[in-house]
Amino acid sequence: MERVTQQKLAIAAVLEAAESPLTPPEILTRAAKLVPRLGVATVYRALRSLRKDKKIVVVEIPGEPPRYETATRGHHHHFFCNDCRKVFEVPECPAKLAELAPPEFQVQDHEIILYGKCPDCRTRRNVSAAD
Amino acid sequence: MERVTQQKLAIAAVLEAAESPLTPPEILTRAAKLVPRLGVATVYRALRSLRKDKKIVVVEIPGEPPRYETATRGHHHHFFCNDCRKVFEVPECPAKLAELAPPEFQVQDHEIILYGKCPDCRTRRNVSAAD
DNA sequence: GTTGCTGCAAAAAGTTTGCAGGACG
DNA sequence: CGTCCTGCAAACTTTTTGCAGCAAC
Repeated sequence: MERVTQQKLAIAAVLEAAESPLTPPEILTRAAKLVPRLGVATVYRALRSLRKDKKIVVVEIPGEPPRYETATRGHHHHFFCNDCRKVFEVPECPAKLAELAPPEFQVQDHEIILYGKCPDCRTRRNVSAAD
Repeated sequence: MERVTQQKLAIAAVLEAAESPLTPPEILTRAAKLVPRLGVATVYRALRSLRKDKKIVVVEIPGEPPRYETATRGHHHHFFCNDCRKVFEVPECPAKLAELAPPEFQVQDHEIILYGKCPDCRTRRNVSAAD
């Protein structure tokens, strides 16, 4: 039913190669190098299709546009740098999160976002302020 | 500088009285009962102003429109019911969250969202399935 | 009496949809 | 070769902005 097209392959490849989650415009720009006449609509349609197949996941940071990343990296969370506004992966995951909710609630999943300064931005600040 | 207007008062009152975070259209509908000729633009402008004053906070659940709630409830997190799509408060907050990130990262804040079934939806399911 | 705030409408920004032609199987 | 997918443009949705009049201080 679902066809394997150059566009979907290109978009999946772009996300696979990405160092961090990408926004639709970023995906369009990068994938257009592989499929020149690529349009926005196709990007959105491909993202929906890939998401339905559980090949990618959405990363939503409050106040930020939705970003997409491959599902091949497994369960993890994200760190958002308040300075450079980049998204980083956080591999750790606390086990007891479900206990946060009152017992009448049935917890099936969770999402954690950490905010702060990434190593680069922290160093930059330290260097200019300290030495 | 910032003026105290009927519109802002009405919107703040609506959020104060709300049982859960509200979307801009919901806020407009409720506040319009207090200030009849209220428009969307004013709601958005008031929300930005109240947010700047730290009187309210945004609650963003992936795939859901932004919601707003009063800041008077202090630090807490949210539970999103996958069935009825309502948002609930979670008072607990794990202390050691900052340790999740690699040590080079400076964690300043965090956000947790739990997903699952709220008591009502869980009961409904249990009743029809079990007894 | 100033000047910021409001309501309305128009504009932006982001995402979806309709349609004719092209690529996949 | 049929039909799903694509590219383009138009439609939608959500949020922002411009402007004349009004209300807060």
